[in-house]
Amino acid sequence: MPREVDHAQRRSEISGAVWQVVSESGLEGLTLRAVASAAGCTTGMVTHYFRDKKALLAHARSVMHRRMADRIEAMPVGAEDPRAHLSAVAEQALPLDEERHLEAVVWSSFLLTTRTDPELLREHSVSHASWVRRLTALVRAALSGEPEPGDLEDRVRALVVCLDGLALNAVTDPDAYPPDLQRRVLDGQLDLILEGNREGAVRSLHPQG
Amino acid sequence: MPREVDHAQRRSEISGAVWQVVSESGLEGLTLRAVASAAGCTTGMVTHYFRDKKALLAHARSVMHRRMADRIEAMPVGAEDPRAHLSAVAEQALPLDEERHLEAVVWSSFLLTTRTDPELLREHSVSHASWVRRLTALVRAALSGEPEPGDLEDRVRALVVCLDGLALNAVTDPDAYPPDLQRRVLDGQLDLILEGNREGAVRSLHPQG
DNA sequence: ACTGTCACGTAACATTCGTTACGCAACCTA
DNA sequence: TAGGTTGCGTAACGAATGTTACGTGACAGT
Repeated sequence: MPREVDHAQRRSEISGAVWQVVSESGLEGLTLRAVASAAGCTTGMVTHYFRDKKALLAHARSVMHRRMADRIEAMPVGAEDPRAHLSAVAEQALPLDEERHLEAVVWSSFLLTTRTDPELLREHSVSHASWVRRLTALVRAALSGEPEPGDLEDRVRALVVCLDGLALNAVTDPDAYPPDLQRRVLDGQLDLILEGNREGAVRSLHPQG
Repeated sequence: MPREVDHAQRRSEISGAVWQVVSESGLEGLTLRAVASAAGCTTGMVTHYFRDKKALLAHARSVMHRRMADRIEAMPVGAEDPRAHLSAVAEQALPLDEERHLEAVVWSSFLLTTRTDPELLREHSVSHASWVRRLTALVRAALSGEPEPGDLEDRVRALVVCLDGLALNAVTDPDAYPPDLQRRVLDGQLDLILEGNREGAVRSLHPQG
């Protein structure tokens, strides 16, 4: 076998180029030539590693999901304050730094294409349900010691849509939704959801914690 | 002047076709030929009423914004319960019926294109700020009688992103976010934001109010 | 050195798109 | 009835895109 190359790495590099193009030109500007240009190669190389455009997008999507999942799973679990843990995990879904902002852009771009593709919808559906389940467990843990509210499910949903809404707005208009605003809103939402679990919260005086 | 035709109406009809195409094929499937087909006419007629595709999209967008604004401005104001009024206005941003669902699909589709178009971003930015301001006034009114919390701005933001997140998820996966779930989450979010303003809230027993 | 395989660049291909030009029918005015 | 204007269908055009085919150099096995 002559001239062996690490296929996985090449594919990852090209997927990185996909992200870059989506980030600055949107999904509508995502062409094989643009990807090749961003990757500093030719379209021939792109087609050499991906059968067609659909496969290219699928790989870029899976890389995104893996990255997100890895970051969350890398969180230390258990020992610390349950509320801090919940907050830390939830924060992983927010575009608080450049890396996560890029991910959020890709996420939101792909999310809308999900609507018209039944296969992608199913994939999204189970992933979303899993995310809701994970947050439910964390919220329940953060509530331990208090009687479980009857509308816990709805509270978790409120948290989930809060995160999605924050991410969406931060992606659309980053200047209007800077990281500190995102953090404050999330923190406030957790206060509301946990309803005084953190007694005497003085968020308005120490927004950054 | 021979064969006079109501230009405004024709343009509205064609914009309706744009919505229809976006709804079932997404923005990527929005071609002049698809629009003409959905409108039951030819591409010649479309180009006769719109200089180019950009003008067509701009009109479809403006129709969407006008529809949303009209629905909100048509709300009766004042006499009733401030919280009910806030709830009613906020509900207008949710895809609770077929009409609003269609609007939400178009809204979310156009929203993402905003990111890569500075002109659209400015337009969105002022519109969004206006929306936040309106909700702020309503929340403040619903809070009257209680001391104004120091983090009122953040609470309004939490409401706004909750609405956006609900709409986004309902658009992406309608089955997972049916109207009654949306209503419950919004209602719960209002409870949290107004913090016991509706004393003895028994949402968990009477979710539908 | 010869051969085959892998990596990849080049380029042609058909398709699809937005756009533009052309043509005809309808209808008003004179 | 002749001419001009408007409404709109038809079709051609160039540009861009995804895909495919072909060619070439690099390297391993023999």
